Amino acid sequence: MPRRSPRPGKGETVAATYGIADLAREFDVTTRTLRFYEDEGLIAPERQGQKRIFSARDRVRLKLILRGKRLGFSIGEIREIINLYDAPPGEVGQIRFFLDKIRERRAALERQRDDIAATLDELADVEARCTTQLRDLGKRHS
DNA sequence: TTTCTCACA
DNA sequence: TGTGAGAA
Repeated sequence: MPRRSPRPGKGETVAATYGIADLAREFDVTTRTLRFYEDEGLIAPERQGQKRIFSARDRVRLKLILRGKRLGFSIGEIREIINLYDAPPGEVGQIRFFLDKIRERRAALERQRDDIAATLDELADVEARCTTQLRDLGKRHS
């Protein structure tokens, strides 16, 4: 649960903030991971003295980061993508950029799939040769 | 509890 | 792409 600013005045905006442990709990990551993401420039929580104060906005970014991770994007790619959300919203260029990223990822996965298929074929070949060899050796001794 | 740094997989 | 330890 978010902590709220202490004693907000009448009509004052109550900005929800979160401690590092709050977010770690909520998203089931370690506090260590959150500091790591900050080092990588994925999030930029404010500081109150030494402590990190995460805003609702940081929370949203974290959500995006974790989604990107599930999609198989690298830290660098995630950084590029979520930084788009800072700029003016709904830019056509941003959507195109995101589409590019998706297509790149799909292409990479397809390449991997083809590599795996090729490797499986080669393994089958080797296996067949070995089996034959073994059988021939057996004949010779009988 | 949280911070940082260094080492490690 | 993270984790663990140690010290402040």
